[in-house]
Amino acid sequence: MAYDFARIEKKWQGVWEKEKPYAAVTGDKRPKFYGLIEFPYPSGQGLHVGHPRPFTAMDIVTRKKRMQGYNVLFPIGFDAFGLPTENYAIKNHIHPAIVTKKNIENFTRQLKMLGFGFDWDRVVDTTDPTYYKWTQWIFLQLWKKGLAYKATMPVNWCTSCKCVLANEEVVEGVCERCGSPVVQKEKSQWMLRITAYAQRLIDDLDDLDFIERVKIQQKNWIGRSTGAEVTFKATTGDDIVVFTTRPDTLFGATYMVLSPEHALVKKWMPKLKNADDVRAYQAAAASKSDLERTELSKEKTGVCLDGVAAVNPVNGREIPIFISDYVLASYGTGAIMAVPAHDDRDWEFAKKFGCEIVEVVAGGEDVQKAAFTAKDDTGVLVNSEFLNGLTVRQAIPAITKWLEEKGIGKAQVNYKLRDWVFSRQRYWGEPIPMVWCEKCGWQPLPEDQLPLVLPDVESYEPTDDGESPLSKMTDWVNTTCPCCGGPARRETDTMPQWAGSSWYFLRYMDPHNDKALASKEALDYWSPVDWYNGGMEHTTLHLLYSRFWHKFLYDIGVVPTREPYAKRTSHGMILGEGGEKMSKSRGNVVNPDDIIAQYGADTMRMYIMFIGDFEKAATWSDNAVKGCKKFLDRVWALAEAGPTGDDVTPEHEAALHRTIKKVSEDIDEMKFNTAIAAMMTLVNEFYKSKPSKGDMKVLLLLLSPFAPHIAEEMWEMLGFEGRAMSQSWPEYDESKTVEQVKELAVQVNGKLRSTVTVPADADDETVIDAAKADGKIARALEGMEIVKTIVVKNRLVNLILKPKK
RNA sequence: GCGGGUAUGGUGGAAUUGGCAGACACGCGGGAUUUAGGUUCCCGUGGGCGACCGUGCAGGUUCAAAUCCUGUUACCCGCACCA
Repeated sequence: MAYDFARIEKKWQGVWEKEKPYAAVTGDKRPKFYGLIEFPYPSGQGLHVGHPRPFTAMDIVTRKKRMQGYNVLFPIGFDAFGLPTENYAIKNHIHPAIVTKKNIENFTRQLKMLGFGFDWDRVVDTTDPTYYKWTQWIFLQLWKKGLAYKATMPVNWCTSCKCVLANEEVVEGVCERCGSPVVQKEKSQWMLRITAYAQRLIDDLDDLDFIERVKIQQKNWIGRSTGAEVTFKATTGDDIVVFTTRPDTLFGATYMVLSPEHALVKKWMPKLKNADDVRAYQAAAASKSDLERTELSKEKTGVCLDGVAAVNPVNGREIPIFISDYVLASYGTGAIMAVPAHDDRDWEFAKKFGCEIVEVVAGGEDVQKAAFTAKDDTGVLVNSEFLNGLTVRQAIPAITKWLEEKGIGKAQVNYKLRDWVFSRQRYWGEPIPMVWCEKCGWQPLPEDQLPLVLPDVESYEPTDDGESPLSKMTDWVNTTCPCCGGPARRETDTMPQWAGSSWYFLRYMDPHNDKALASKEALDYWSPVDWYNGGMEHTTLHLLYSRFWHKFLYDIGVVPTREPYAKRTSHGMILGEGGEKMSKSRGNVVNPDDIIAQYGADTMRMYIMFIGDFEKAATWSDNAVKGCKKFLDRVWALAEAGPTGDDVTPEHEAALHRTIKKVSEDIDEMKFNTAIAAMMTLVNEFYKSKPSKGDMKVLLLLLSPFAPHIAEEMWEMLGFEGRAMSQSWPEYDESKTVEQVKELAVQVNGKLRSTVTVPADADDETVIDAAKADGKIARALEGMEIVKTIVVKNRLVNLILKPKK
């Protein structure tokens, strides 16, 4: 009989609203557990079926922790600043704050319908001035410590809209909205010095319980490389500084390449005989993003600077200088020494432009045919005077020492990580609390003037000069200098969305505090986050940014731990039917509201967990949802049948212990799909042999974190005391989970031939005798002798045979 | 291009981490119940008549490979102003 999920779910959600079973208690004597999910961006489309996957997963984890006696903090909030809301506001002439409020209400309704055990008294909203007051406060601390600074950076500039575009708004080099070409334009921007923390962000990963691919991806993103900085002299007398990881190949440097934006190119322009070509190349490079520049690099492009050359400091040879877009201004010094014999990109470039290829490391193929790039002891230096005969590993320190002695180079560590561009010329973000005074320069807003509230504006459109819409608010912009009291102007750029999400987990600990971002008591009690689950796509930006901010807050004594998150796991995406990404244009988007209306929240929760390996992408299937509904109907029918007997029945005892073990372990390892499969197996057992009330009790406790509404209803229906969710998590007895007899596979020469049943943990001799006694095996043994036997305890026996002579 | 992943029946996925491939579901076939459809309950279900063959593809290591190694193809995530 199908159960009335609509009535049951409404009933229990009402009960939870009143009883507040999910309230976290700061300072409680129970051990604490802080489970965190990435808070959603409240988009106008409402919740996507992708959201409930991580939410349900952590809901299950935290519900189990509560039953195991933990004081659980499982909060929710909204990361509500950002581009889509702003664009919606521009289009519809509605204040983004109103749009945000409406969207948050819709998200809240949907989240409550799914029965998540969030502590609803701790909701945070990044666009609330009482929240972003502290985002601004953290910025001021960064500024005071010299970690926030202004620098000129290239931005995407739409030549028609006359505004700065986000990378996402640039599609194949043109503006997403109007289709006009987009160029790179220099703009003064606020920057955060995350590079100052590069080494610590790598080193401290070692102590964290993050899944390996997250650690690897972060390390590669930070991209530490060791090498040397070498100064080349140009024929003009200028110094050209390069970074290289292969100083040992210095004798093989046959040309140099500067990025098209390199300052020296501008300086040399009047002297260049081919200045027009150079300018044309610079303009072409300006229209490409870094990604396109490196992607298109299959076919290398560049221009040789005619009229200037460089001198290789080790051998005094004059070598040509090129500009090419495969050298990025943002990495290293924006200039390289090119060693075509031992670098693939340089080799390709040299082949195209006819540069000389000089072998300096022997041991590979002919360097005229391919670059030899091994950086270990397989290569030996040649054509390199005092380095000849050394291996690459020996030559690197030798040449580095030589360079240092001559004063033309030094050992250098370089990171791919770049400082964080923190300015946005947009309205819907936190105002940056800085003031520009002609006399005193940039001055921070005094802390007692925070929050610096985002003023209302008439239009949210970016201005023609590329400034934020705030720049038109002259009343707001014109202010007095906090330092000298003279006339001054406010910064009109706002912060990126990453700002609010870099510290939100701290605010959850004490969300209503108006004296500090959170009290010391709350921070000491709840830190660190015990388990943070989120998407892989956030690994290199959000996750790294928030680790950076946290380390900074630790350094200034605000937070008690060096790292924000003790453990990090990651979920896969939910794809639409057919295995494609869900999107409006494909028309394969599944709305959780529809699923809940048709099958109920518990079925939705069960299915999204049963769909497949939590860490991998999974394909939505409407049909498979029904299977989970059927399972809940079957459990319901067992309860409705009115089981009797408070004790566990002997015929189900072993199965119950095994199921408790499997479900307990699987939840800890996020293998929710197999946990549910184990419960299904148990229910199939219950259909073969009727369960007692005591058997059902165990099943309901195991089911409760997954399907809390129906579990609670059946708990009450069977007359158990209190609430299922507040009982102790069931324990299992290991000795009762093991089987008394085992069925072993019998292989002959590695191929399965039969099976035998023997007592558990039987010794080798017993197993081999049993195998030989088996009819099929006995036949296979005729005329053969056993050369070798392999017994794997409780698993299999493998007999290796050969014909008797 | 660079960095990180993934690939198993008709479908979603299991596989104690080198030890009986396909648990649990969906779908499909058969049966029971039902006036009928649906629901529910039972049984069967990788391929091949068979010796056997089967975990993207090609090799290798091993008594034994979905799992380890080498090469290769396809797809997914990220690439710094989307969140």
